[in-house]
Amino acid sequence: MGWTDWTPLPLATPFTQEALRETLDGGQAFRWQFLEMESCWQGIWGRFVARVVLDQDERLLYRIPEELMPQAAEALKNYFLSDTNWGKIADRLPWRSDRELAQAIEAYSGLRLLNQPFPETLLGFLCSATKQIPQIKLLCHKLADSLGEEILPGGPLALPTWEKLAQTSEASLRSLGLGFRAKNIKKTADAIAKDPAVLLRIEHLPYHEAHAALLDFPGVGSKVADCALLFGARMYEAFPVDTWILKVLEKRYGLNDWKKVQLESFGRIHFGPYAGYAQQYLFARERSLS
DNA sequence: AGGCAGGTGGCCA
DNA sequence: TGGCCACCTGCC
Repeated sequence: MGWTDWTPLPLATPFTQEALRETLDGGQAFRWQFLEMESCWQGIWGRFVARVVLDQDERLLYRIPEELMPQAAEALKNYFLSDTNWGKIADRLPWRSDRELAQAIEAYSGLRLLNQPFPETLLGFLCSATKQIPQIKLLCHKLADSLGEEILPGGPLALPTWEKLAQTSEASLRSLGLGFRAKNIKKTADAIAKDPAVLLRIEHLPYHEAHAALLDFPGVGSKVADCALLFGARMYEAFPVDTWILKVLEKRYGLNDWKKVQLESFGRIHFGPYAGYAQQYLFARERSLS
């Protein structure tokens, strides 16, 4: 597999090493790994694969298998939303009156939200219930390894499509170590198989309707729905409340005894239309402090 | 060895 | 509505 030369990917908002690591490996995507031999990150999304690294001037460089060019380069720019000015968006968050948020933004300046394919984002987060990030990554790897298609001959494997998952037995899924998540994935796959355009439809619904529609899938609750919409459908008002954010809102915002739905509303109201971006900053900081 | 982990859904008052 | 708990599996 021949790779292109390293090529700059101009970004409206530059990365730092910390922000790049947190973006690729902080839990919004599960298919990036740091290759020690190559000293770079390799990621797989959809039917694409790419390697990226920050050079000494903190410019993002990428290389892609020649066979996937030139489409993959365009797909990579879209995946990173290279034209989006995240610095400007961060400036619109209420950091001036919110010390916690200000500190998180300072610590992870340059953090981005990736633009991932919606179907596989949903799959990743269906694997995530009561799992830590390394375990979720492992499950995704096993799914791709045993059920995914080769992106290039002998090369990396894509995550399985929902169609493929619908053709797979729950027992086969369980054998991958998915545990009780296997049943949810299987049933969700069956539902999608009966209505193949459903995910495309949901992806283009207004946030609240999309969220409600996702709850119909077994294993998809409010948190998983918000993650799928935030990381896979560019719905930045989604504010996933997981155990980490729960801790942040309790300990640092004093919101003890609040219900989960109340905290979700608080997030969207307090942080505004980019609440999910604020969430990602707070999530990163809280995890690093623990 | 037992409890816990980027949750969800079912059951019971 | 609100609280409790089972659910797979691996890791500390």
